[in-house]
Amino acid sequence: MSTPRHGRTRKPPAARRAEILTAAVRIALGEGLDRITLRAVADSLDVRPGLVHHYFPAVEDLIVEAFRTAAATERSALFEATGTPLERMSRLLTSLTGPQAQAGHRLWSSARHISRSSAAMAMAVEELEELGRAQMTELIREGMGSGDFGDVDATATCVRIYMAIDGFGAYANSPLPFGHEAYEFFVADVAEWALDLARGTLRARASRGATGTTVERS
Amino acid sequence: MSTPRHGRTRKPPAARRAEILTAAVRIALGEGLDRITLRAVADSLDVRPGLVHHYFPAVEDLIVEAFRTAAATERSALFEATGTPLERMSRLLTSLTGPQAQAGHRLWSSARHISRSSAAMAMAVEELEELGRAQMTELIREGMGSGDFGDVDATATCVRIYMAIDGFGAYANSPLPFGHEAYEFFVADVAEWALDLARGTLRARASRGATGTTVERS
DNA sequence: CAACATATTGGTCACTTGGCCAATAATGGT
DNA sequence: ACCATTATTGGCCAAGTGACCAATATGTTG
Repeated sequence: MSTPRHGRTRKPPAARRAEILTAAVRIALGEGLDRITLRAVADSLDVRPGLVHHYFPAVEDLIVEAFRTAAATERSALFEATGTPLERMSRLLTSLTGPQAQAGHRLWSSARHISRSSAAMAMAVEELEELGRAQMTELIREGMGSGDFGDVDATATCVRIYMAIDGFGAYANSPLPFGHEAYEFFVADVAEWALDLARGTLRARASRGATGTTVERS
Repeated sequence: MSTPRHGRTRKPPAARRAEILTAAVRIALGEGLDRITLRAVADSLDVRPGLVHHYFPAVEDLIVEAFRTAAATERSALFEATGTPLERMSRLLTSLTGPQAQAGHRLWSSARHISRSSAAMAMAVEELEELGRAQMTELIREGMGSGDFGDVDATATCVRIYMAIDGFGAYANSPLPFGHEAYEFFVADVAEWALDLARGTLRARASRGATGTTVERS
């Protein structure tokens, strides 16, 4: 994109670095973390590979940092603190199950795959998991306080919901659409069970709020 | 291994092909499907890369076939048809959750990752998933008939249990040990919920049978 | 035992990857 | 307006990949 010709445009280091990172994130979200390559990033910015190496001497660090920012961005959007705990949980699970979340699941799948050969990536995954658990545990505690959720072990419930999400995400690379409603609502169903909610509480919201925005009033 | 020297030993094509496939499976189970490479396989057999190419002109086919056999072997061992449905389900989930199953989870993780860029692998994954679902659905139906399990939707329950297994397997690449019992018993807990069993029915068996062999008598 | 079919070798080729570096040009400070 | 700093380039290298093939040796067959 932009001018395919070569006149060199010099930018302040911080800006250039951010630009490179953004390009890497874009590739990660669109094609997977393992497609982040010196040349792929350079090409997408119409820049020489050596420049990317100048800012990220080790590609692995760029990949890890791209994952961190991509994952953090996604997650921060999920935990918007508006509405009741039940609304927030519902919104969280709905958007995590929706079709636009597939890219996110693929991202995590990529990251876990890379973790096997990259200690840095393994650490990043671990940290972001822990962060997500902390946020969700907090949400669960709020919901218990407000009476939205049952009286459960917040940590255990959080772990269960996340494992359900991961189980759902395992199919993100599958080209076929889901064949059974048990697939589609697995996360909501498990969450109901783990949160000790009445059957259908989250499922109903999930199918209703599929359009994205929550329309209820408090 | 064997003789590192070069005298060429000529074997019947079928045997050689099987030998190559076995070597590929060994690599897949030990280091991951993506480590299956012409040279890696050749080296492990003390043979030239060209020979592997002679039997598998496209490496991708070797990888897919290695996954098929590895996965099929693992799964067939899981569905041994001895004991009551409850015993069989318990044994299944226990061994699927045990430490020796980590290699299997990594295998599937690899396969799903490769599925994104390989239509053949995606098809293999899909087929083996369907096979596993068929076997488990059958087991669930038997258990419903014998009264071991509650009166549930067999297909939905099967889907839920497999998604729980996949959620559990998502952490197979993580170097850290599990920190919470909700992790360890997630599959058993979900299965109890999905099968409408009394709380703890499978969990108790899981923690007891952790040694591997089932010691009960009928 | 000789001849044949072919399993096996050794080598080549094109391609991609990460990494590195001297030379160059753009920018900001003086 | 000059100059020093350094962002940026173009080019190179080594390693690893899949694919391919002519030549060779091996086991079997007639």
